[in-house]
Amino acid sequence: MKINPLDERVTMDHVARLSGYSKATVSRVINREHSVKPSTVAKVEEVIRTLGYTPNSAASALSGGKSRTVAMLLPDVLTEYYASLLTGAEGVAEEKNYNLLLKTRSNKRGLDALVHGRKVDAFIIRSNGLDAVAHDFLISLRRREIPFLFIGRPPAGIDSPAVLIDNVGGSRQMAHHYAGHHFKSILFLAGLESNFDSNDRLYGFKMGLSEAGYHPDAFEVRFGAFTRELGYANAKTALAERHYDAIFAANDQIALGALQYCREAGIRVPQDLAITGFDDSYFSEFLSPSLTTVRQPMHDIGVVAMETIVKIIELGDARDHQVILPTRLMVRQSCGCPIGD
Amino acid sequence: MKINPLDERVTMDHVARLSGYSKATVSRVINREHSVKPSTVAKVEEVIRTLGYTPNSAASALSGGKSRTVAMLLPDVLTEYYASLLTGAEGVAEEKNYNLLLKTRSNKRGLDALVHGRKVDAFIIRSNGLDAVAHDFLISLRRREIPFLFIGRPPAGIDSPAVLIDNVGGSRQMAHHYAGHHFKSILFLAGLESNFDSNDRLYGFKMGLSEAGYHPDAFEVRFGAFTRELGYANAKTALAERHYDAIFAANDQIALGALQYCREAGIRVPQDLAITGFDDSYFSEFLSPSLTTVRQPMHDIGVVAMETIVKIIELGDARDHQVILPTRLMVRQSCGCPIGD
DNA sequence: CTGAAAGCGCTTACAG
DNA sequence: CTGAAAGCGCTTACAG
Repeated sequence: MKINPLDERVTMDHVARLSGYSKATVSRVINREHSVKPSTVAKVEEVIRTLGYTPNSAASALSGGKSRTVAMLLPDVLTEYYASLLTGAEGVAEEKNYNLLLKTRSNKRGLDALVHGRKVDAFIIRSNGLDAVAHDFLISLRRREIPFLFIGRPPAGIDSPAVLIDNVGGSRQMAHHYAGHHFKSILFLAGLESNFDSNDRLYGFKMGLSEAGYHPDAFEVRFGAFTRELGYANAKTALAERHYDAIFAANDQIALGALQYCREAGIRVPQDLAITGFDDSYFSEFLSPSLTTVRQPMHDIGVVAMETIVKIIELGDARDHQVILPTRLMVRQSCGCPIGD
Repeated sequence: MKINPLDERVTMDHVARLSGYSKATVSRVINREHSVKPSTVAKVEEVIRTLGYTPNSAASALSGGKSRTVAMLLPDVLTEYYASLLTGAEGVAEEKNYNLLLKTRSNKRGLDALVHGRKVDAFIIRSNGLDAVAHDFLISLRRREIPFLFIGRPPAGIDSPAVLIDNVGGSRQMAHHYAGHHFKSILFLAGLESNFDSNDRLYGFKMGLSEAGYHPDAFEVRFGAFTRELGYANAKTALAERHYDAIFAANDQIALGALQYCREAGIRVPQDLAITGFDDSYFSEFLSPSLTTVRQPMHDIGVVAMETIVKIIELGDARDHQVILPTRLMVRQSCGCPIGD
C-alpha cells in the first residue's frame, strides 16, 4: 500500500502500468480527448488520483503539447489599473490550472525565447501606446499560430481578439450629466495624444456634448498624460488663462492632480469648479469631495481576458473575439451633486 | 547566405553542425562551463549569434537543466508594497534573462505541479502570516534541493535565506523622534497580532521609548490589520476612550485611516494629535498634512530578493543568506515638525 | 578539452 | 477505442 511514495517522481509510465493501459491512453485521458472509452477514463483518473500524479509540463511542451502557461505583457504593475488586470487574470489562471508569466519590459529577444522555448501557449498584451510591442513580433506569433489577445485596442494593422471597454459610452454619459448641471465652459484634460483610451473618451464626450446642444466653443482640450503630475500642471496653466465651470479628466489620476491644485490655489470644488474623472480608482470615493467618475471594470477586464485566451488555446483560434465591457457613471460630490456617501 | 530563416526553428543541432562541434560542446558553451577552450567558445557563440539561436527551455528543463524561471509567491498584487516587490524582482529577472511566474493564491497542488514539471528553478516567497505556505511544501523543496528565499521572516522552524528590513531600527528612530516632541500619551496602532513586521515595529518602538526614559504607562497598543479601515476604526474607538498626543501606526494604510477619522471628527493633525506611519507609501507625502513615516525600500527588497535567488541558483545553495535592508525616518508635517515640502 | 549516446517524460501519427 | 514506437531538443555521465 505504498501510495505516493515520498521521493520518487511519479510519471505517466507509473500511471500506465498501474492502470493497465498504455502511456498513449493515459496521455489522451489527461488531454481530454474524446476518443477514450468512459470506463477507461474513470480508471485512469482514479489511478492518477491515488498516485497524486501531476504531468511534467516540460516534457509535454517539448513533445508538442501545451505548457499551460500564458504570458501577460504589461507596461507596469504599480498603477491600480494594471495591477487590477493582473489580479483578475491571475485568479482565473489559478482556477483553470494555468500559470501566469509576467513581463513588464518586453524585450523582443526575451519574448522570442519564450516562444521558441515553448514556455507559453499564448500572450495577453496590454500596451500603453508608448512601449508598443514590436509589430513583427506579433506577425511571428501569427505565423506560428500562437494565440494572443489585446486588452485595449490592438495596434493598427493587427487583427486580434481584444477585450475593450466602452470608453465612448461612459464619456457620453458624463457629457449628458454635465448638461444637466448647465456647465457653460468645459475643459477636457486628456492623456497622451497617442493614447487610444484618452482619444475614445474625448470622442464620446464631444459627441455627448453635441447631442446635448453644446456649441464647440464651450469646450476645450488640453493634452498631457495619465498622471497626477500632468493633471496638476495642466489644471494650473489652464485655469490661469481663463475661467472654467468644470473639468472632465480623462482618468482619475489627472482628476486627482487637478483637485490637488485647486486645494492649494483655494479654488473650491465643486462650488467654484466641478471636477470629474474616469476609472473609479479605489481612492475616488475617499477624496473630499468624493469624485464623480466613470467606472470601468478593471478587475473583470483581466478575468475576461484570461478566460478568453484559455478558450482560444483550448478550442482553437477565433480571431474575431472582441469583447466590450460596459462602463458606468458614478455620481458623487465633485460634480456638484448633493449626494452623501 | 540564408541567415536565420524565417520559419524553421533553429536548434542546438544547427549550431553544432555549422560550428563544427558537437551538441555536447554547444551545450557546455551555453551553460558557461569552464572546461571549454576559449577559442571554441568564441566560435560557437559567433554561430549562435548569426543563427539567432535561442535554447528551447522545455528541452533543457526536461533533461535536467535549468528552466531559467523563478516563481514569486505573493499574497496579492494590489497593494503598493507587494506591487513594488514584484516590480523590483521583475526588473532584475528581465535583466538577467530569467522569467517570472506569479502566484497569488498559492494552492499546494499547483505548486507541486510547478516543481514536478520543472517549470521553475526556485521560489521567492512573501507571505502575510495568514496565507502561510504549507510547511511540508517547504520541506519538499528542501528535499528536492530547490532553492527558496523569503521576503520577511521565514516561518518558525524553517531555516532559509531571507531579505529583511530593519523594522526594529526604524521604529526605534521614530520613538526617539517622539521623545523630541515630548509626547506624553502615545498609541501604537498595530497590525495583526500574528504579523512579524508589525511585531518587530512594536518591539523597536517600545525599546526606543524606554531608552528615552518613557514610563510604560505612557504607551498603549491596539491590534488590527494593515488596512485603512482598521486604522479608521481603531483610531475612532481609542480616541473615544481617552486623549492621546500621538499615534504611531504600524503602516501607512493604518495612518491614513486614522487621518481620515480625524478629519471627519474635526481633530486637527498635528495640532491636536500627531500621527505617523511606516512604509513611506507613494501617497504619504501628498497627504495633508504630509505624513511623517519610516521609509522601507520596497522596490529594492524585490531587487535584492531576485538577485540573491539567482546567485543561489547559479552558484549553489547558501542557506545563510540573510540580507537586512535599512529603513529611514522621513520627517514631514504630521508629527508636528514645521517642515515645508 | 571534446564527442557519441542514452535518457528526460511526454505527444502523436500510424496501425489495428 | 487502444498500443508500440519514434521523436521533441536538450544535458550529462562516460570515454578518450
